[in-house]
Amino acid sequence: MTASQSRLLLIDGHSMAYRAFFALPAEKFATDDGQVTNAVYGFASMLINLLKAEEPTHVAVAFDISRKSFRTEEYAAYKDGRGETPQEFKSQIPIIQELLDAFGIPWLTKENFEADDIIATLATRGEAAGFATLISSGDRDALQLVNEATTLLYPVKGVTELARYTPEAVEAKYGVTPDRYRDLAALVGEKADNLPGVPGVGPKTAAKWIVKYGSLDGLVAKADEITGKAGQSLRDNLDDVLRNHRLNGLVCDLELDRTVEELAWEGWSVSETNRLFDALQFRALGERLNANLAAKAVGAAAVPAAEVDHTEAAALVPGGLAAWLGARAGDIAIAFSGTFASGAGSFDSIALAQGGQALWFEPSQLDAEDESTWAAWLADPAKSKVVHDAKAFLWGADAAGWPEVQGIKADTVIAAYLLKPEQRSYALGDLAMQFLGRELETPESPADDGALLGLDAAMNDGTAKLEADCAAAAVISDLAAEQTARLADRHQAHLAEAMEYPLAGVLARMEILGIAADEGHFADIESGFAMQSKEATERAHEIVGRPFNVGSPKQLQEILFEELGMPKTKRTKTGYTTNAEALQQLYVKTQHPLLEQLLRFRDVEKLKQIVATLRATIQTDGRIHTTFHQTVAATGRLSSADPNLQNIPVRSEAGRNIRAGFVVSEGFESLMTIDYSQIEMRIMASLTGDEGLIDAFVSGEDIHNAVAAKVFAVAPEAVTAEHRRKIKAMSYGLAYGLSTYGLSQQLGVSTEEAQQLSNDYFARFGKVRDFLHRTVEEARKTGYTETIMGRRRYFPDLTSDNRQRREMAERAALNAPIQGSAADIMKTAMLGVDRELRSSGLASRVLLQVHDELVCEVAPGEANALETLVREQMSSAAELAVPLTVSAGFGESWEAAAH
DNA sequence: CAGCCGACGTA
DNA sequence: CGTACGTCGGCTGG
Repeated sequence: MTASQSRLLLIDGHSMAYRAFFALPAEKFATDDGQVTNAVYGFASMLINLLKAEEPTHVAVAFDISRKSFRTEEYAAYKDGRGETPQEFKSQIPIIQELLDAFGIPWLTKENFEADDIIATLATRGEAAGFATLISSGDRDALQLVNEATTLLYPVKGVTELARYTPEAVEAKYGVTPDRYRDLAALVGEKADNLPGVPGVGPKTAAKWIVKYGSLDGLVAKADEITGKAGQSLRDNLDDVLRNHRLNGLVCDLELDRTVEELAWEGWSVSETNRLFDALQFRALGERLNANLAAKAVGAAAVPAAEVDHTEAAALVPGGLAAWLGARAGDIAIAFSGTFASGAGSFDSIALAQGGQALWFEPSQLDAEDESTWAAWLADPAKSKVVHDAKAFLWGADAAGWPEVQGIKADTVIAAYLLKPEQRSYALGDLAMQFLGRELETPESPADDGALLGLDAAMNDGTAKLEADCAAAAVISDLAAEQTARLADRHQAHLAEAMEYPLAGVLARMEILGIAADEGHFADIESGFAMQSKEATERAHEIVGRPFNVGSPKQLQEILFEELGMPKTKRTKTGYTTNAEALQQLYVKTQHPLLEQLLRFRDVEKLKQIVATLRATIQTDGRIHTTFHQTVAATGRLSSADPNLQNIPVRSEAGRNIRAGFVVSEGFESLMTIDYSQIEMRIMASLTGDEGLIDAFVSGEDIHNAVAAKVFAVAPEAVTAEHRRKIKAMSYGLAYGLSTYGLSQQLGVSTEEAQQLSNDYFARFGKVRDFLHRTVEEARKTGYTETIMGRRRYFPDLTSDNRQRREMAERAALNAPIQGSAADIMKTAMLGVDRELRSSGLASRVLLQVHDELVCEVAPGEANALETLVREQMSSAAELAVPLTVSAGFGESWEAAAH
């Protein structure tokens, strides 16, 4: 090859993309909206490598159009036996073609032919025109094209490791020259193409024959002379061999849209690749493209590779904080380390960063001057701060005795949640990779190395910590900028800035406050539950005649279904269910006294556990400090953990007694609970615009009664309790995607009756059904649903081939805007309550949120004012077509405040 | 000791 | 074969 020789690169698009698809994990490569991009990424990665390493002057990529070709016409079973091509792969092909357009690389298809035929044609023409040709394909048929001018790059592992097949390499590997590879393949067969070869003849035998007889023709002519089993097998399968040979020959003279000369590669478009990589959320690739192929950039000047890790990290010189902060306007990113939990925390270190410069310090070491500078800066709302996990920072700030922090302009955890609400973890390193394509180094732990080095190691650790913290702060700064832009693109800036970021401050204060617990009460009821549990256990042991673990579903199954021979219940993964519903049904059937004891045990044991857990979480201040997770529930709801105070029992008498242990604290006169009435149904009425349902709410009567009257066409006062019960179940089930079957199970009626109820319901409230259908259809088209405040949730499974997954996604999709809008409304109300409480100077405070309920602590003499204020904020949190009705109650405990 | 499963509490 | 969560004990496999 001379320097001036033209080099032609030909790629089998399908085959290389398919390799990439299986080489890279699909779950790690998806955009916010659920488009899987692993094949695109792998393909692009391979392409950049090839362009860089081989420096082709001419490039083309060939694609199959479908599985049909002249080969399937001759042999219908050609390529049969391959599994269905996954939808997740198919959807990436058009994107790869867009990518090629952006790269300025022509791609070709040909009706009725395969990509390999296009490649064969171009390779042949290229050779004639004096090109040095490289073929990149994962299809072995391409081996027949190898010659002095044409080399095959065949993937060994993934798509980046390629073996180079020159004529010598082909011969070394297969024992025949490339021009005889077809003959060899015809004898051996090709499983991937469903072309069976000669049984008992492998590549070794086939190669031996071909070498001996010169070619397949030569071999066939002398077929009678071949001795042994293999020879007989060849004669028996000669037709297959000849068919294989016809099919595996590549077509070298197709009519194509382009000549080889027209495949000249001018370079990649900076603007187009930027746009595409942006849409695909590939950050690292753009930089790689810049770094590797800057000379071939077309259009705008290539942006230099992003300056990564060039942050100047410096330790604070005592007294220097004011100067550092004073020299900077605009957002300052804060990274912090320490220990944070349950509304409290302590800082080990803090790093501040802006514009490539970072400052590091240990808060405990600040001198008086810096301490006061720091406090003033934190309290100044005009000083913009950007953090990763604002709540933890606020806990620590409170515990450190710093003034209330103002001016938190962004939280990178919350932003990531709004952009990708399904994601499980929002660790900074992961976000850096996802949003910036950047590695965030973590300091090496002393255990990794240097543990034996003593003082030096300690010093190095100190430096490493400083650098890691500063790097983290720099990442937070860049991350926030990137996320802010993406949120703006989605019109979610308001959702983030006016709702979620400030809500973090409200939640932090609720967590810091906690709720007072009556330890004595908890202790009393726990021992009461423990006694009953013990009793039920003993009775159960007596009945069975031996001790066993009543709490073990596994042992229970053995006793119930094997020893006692009771009828089998619904299957679980590991056997048969012993849940309360099943035990109840078994009791109805068998009247066995054991079942009573089991049910009682379960009931009382659960309550005992709940109380024991609560007791264990009471802090030294006599209060329980839950953590409200703001970035967990995909619908936009909060969740509560450590302990979960959103699932404290309320339905049973004994359960409610637990609520009596959450009490008003000293200096306050009572607790107030205040909740929305049927908020989700009201949202449904409003979103659907169903006049019937809206009327029912506007009338102000009991809603289930009013709906029942319309469905059953009777006067409201003629609605029976049974009518009301059924309607209530149906109304609530609607927002969850309840099926007819599910409704019948729930109500204990036949599916026919459930179907009839459903028909009657929708005959009266037709717009509700229309809305639910429309929501799912819209989500199928756009890929996501939206709440009234613009919160999105993506549903990639809506187009899944798997029915169960698809239907599950459909139910979640119709529920998301309803549950999520309710969450939006409650969050709006909480912000309003917080704002008004401050401005009015009331001392009462919000302690808990339970989705549609707030629990507040009432300062002396503020009951009326507080109720009015909270009612006003809650009922005006959204403008719906129906009133947002709120009801409130007061009492010494959470239980007593019920209403 | 980590992680899964069944069970069950809430809206 | 109804959405969204968190937590427990039992059990399994390392």
